[in-house]
Amino acid sequence: MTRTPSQAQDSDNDALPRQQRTYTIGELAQIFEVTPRTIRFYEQEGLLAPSRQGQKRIYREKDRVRLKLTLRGKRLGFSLAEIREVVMMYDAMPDGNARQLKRLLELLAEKRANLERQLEDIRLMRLEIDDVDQRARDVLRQLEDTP
Amino acid sequence: MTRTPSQAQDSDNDALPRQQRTYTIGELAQIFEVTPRTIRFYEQEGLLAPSRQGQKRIYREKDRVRLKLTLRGKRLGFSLAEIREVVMMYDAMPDGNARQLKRLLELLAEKRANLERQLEDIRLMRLEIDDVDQRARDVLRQLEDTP
DNA sequence: CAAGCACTTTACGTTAACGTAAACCTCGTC
DNA sequence: GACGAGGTTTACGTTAACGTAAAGTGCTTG
Repeated sequence: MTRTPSQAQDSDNDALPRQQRTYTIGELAQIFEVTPRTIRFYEQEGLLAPSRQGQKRIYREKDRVRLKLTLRGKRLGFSLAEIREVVMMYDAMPDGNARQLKRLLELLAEKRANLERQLEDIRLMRLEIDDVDQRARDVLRQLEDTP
Repeated sequence: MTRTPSQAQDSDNDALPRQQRTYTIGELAQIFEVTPRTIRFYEQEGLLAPSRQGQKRIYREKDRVRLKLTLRGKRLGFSLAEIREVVMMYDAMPDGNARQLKRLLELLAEKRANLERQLEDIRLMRLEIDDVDQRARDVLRQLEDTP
């Protein structure tokens, strides 16, 4: 894996500043611990649009960020359709008409409300977990104290 | 819908203290805005175990709480399998052996870690939403200022 | 007693989000 | 020039979480 300076072409990719770096599908997959299949699927669903070099997909910084946001959305239980909706409107923003923009604002408010409810859900679930945890420890101590 | 006192049997259910109240499947479904099918499915998956009266399901306070917790878990993106795992261990707690209890504690720690990551995800997603929101408002103002 | 609810079981259908397998390119390397 | 490591497309398979439809049960109400 040692590198001779004459090897050139377009390697040394990971030494480049982030904005110029590119990734193969396998690299991205490793980084985010998903399979290439997943990444291709997201493209098919309109969440990613990498450029090509021949028939190979080339991912740039923008694509990496998109993937990151997508996976974050997934961890929060959003469907790919929901995620796409926001992402696409975001992209359409610069030249969006007023109606589109207002729709986007509505969408954002929706998502925000959703997140707030999740926060509350997390708060409550934490309390319950702490409670169960405490009771489990009690029982366990009981068991170990009286053999 | 007026009620004669002689109607009796076991009606007036909703006037009872919570701990004694019972629910039909339809009532529970209304309360939580899910379909009866969903509730039956959760039972089939081992998340609920209502008693019967003839062949009709009778839900008690305990079942209602379970359903509530289940739905909360769902909103947070947990699978029914994950939820069941915790719920069943919780039930097995009183007479659980040490190994089981320790396993339960592990499970709880896992869930907690999961929640923490979700909290962070929510925090980040909020920031992004706020950002997009701001930019959308800017563009919109631009549009309305220059007709 | 017929009609209408609300419940029941059984069973097949559906959708989202990938997994898996086959068959094919295209490099750099031995 | 064979080959192995990655990439590609195409297509069928799988799982979770219900939806939907059919056919039957049981009460109470006009």
